[in-house]
Amino acid sequence: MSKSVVTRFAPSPTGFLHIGGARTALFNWVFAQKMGGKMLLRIEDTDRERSTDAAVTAILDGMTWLGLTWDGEPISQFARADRHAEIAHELLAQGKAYKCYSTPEELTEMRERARAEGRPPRYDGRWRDRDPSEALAGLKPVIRIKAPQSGEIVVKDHVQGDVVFRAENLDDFIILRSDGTPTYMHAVVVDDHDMGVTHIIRGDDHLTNAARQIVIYQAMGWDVPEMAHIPLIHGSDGAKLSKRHGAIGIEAYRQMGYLPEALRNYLARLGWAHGDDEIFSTDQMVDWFSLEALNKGASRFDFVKLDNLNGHYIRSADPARLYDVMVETASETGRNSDYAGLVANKQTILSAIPELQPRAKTVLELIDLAQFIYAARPLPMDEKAALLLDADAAAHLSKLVDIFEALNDWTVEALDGAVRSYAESVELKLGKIAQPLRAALTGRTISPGIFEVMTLIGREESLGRIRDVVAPNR
RNA sequence: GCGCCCUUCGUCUAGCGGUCAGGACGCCGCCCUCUCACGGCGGUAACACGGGUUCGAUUCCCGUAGGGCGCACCA
Repeated sequence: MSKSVVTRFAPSPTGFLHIGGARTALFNWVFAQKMGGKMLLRIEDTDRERSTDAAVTAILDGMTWLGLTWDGEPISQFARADRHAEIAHELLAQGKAYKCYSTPEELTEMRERARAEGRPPRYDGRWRDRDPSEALAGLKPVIRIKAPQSGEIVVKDHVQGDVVFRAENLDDFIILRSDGTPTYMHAVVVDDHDMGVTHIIRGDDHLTNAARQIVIYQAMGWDVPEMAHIPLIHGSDGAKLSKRHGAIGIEAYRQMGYLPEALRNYLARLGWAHGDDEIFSTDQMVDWFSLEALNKGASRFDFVKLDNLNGHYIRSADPARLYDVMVETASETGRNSDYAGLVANKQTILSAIPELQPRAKTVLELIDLAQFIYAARPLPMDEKAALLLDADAAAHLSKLVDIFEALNDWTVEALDGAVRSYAESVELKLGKIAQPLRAALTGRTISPGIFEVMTLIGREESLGRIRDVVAPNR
C-alpha cells in the first residue's frame, strides 16, 4: 500500500491568480481528487517587498470561485523561516553547506567576467573550502549548498520524462541569505518535505529549478517527491503571457461572464486530453485524469473556443442560478441600470432566461439580451431597428394594434396566429411584419422569438411600445 | 552566451511503425426559420525542414530552423 497522495499549489502573492496558475491549481486538485489524496495550499510570501494580503485574498477567492478546494489552512512560507534556517544550519553542521563571504559586488564582477569570457555565469565556489577566518571582519555570510561537482542530476518527471542535468552546470547556490532568511529554492524543498508532499505539479518554468532542489533533497537524505512539470500557456499570438499582455486575473474572467465550470473544462483541455472528448464534467475530468496524458508543448489561450464552451454551459445551466450570476455580474461590473432592471423584474427575467440561453456565450451577453425587458419607454432604437420602422411598417403596426387589442388570449399561439393571418391578408411574408414588430418591441433587430417577447413583457407594455413608434407624439 | 524543454489543420488536440492522419473551435455552404442564436448536414485545412534506422515512418535516432523556460542574497 503506497502512502496517500499529497499535492500542493504554491502561488506567490505578488498579484492575482492568473490563468496559468489557475490551471496548475486545477491539475493539482484534479490529481489529488483522483488519487483520493489531498491538495495543500502554500503561500510563497517570502518576498516581503512584493507580497500583499490583497493578493492572497484574490488568489483564495479565485480558487474558491473556480471550485478548487484545498485541505487545511493555507500555509505561509514566510512563517516557517526559522525552520528553513534550522535545516540550512543542519546542512552546515554536516559539512554539506558552507558559509560564503563574497560580497554582492564581487559576485556581480564574477558573473560579468564569466559572461565576457563566454562561460556560464555561475558562482565559482571560492569559499567552498576556505576558512571563515579569511573573511573581512563584520561581513555577514550567506550559506551555500555544496552541489555535486561531477556526475549528473536526473529529474524523473511524469510529463517530461527523465531530464538529465550535468553537475558542472549547477553551482553552489545560496540557501540562506546573509540576513538569515531562506531563498526560494531552499524554502520550497523544506516545506514540500515537511508538508509531506508526494507529487509536485507545477509549471515547466520550474524544470531547471527541480535539479537544484534535488541537490538539497539528496543532501538531507530526503525522498524526492514525484514531479510533473506542465507546459505553460501562451497568449493567443503565441507570445508569453505577461502583465501587459493578457495575463489577467481569474476574477476578470468572472467579470467577463464566464462560468467556472466552462473555465475548468477549457483549462483542462489546454495541455491535456482524454481521446476526442471535448466537453466533460469535473467528475469525468477527475475520473479520466492522468499525469502521463499531459502534453509537453505550450499551448495558446483562445477566447473564441472558451466562448464556445461557455455558451454550452450557459445553455445547460439552471435559469435560477443564471439569474443570480447575472445580478452579481451586473453589480460587480458597475452596470447599475442593468442591475436595477434585473432586480426589479426578477420574475419576468426568470421566465425569459430559457429564451436567452441559446443566444448567449457569456453572462454579459445574457444581460445584454435581457435589456428589452426592463428598457424604459419610449425604447431607444438602434440604427438597424430605426431603419425598419418606415411609413409602411408604421401602417402595419397600427393595424396590428387593433388586432392585438381584440385578442382574447395573449399567448404565443394566439399572437402567432393573429400575425400570420394578418401577413397573409396583406400578402406579405411573416418576416416582413415580424421584423418591424421586433424593432418596435425591443429596439433591436435581433431578439428571442417575437411572440415570446410579447408574452414576456405582457399586453400593456407590448401595446404601449408599438404605439410609441406608430404615433410617437401621442 | 550556457543548460534544459517543445514543434500534427489558423487554434486546442487524437495518434503511441502500416490510418483515406481522427475530433473540437473558427471559417464557408446547405437545411430549419419571424430576426439572431440553438440544432442538423456537408465542406475547407496539418504531420517545420534535412539526414538516418526500417520492407515501411507523423510515430524511433541525429542534426537544422523556429519557439519557450531557466541561469539573482525574486519567487
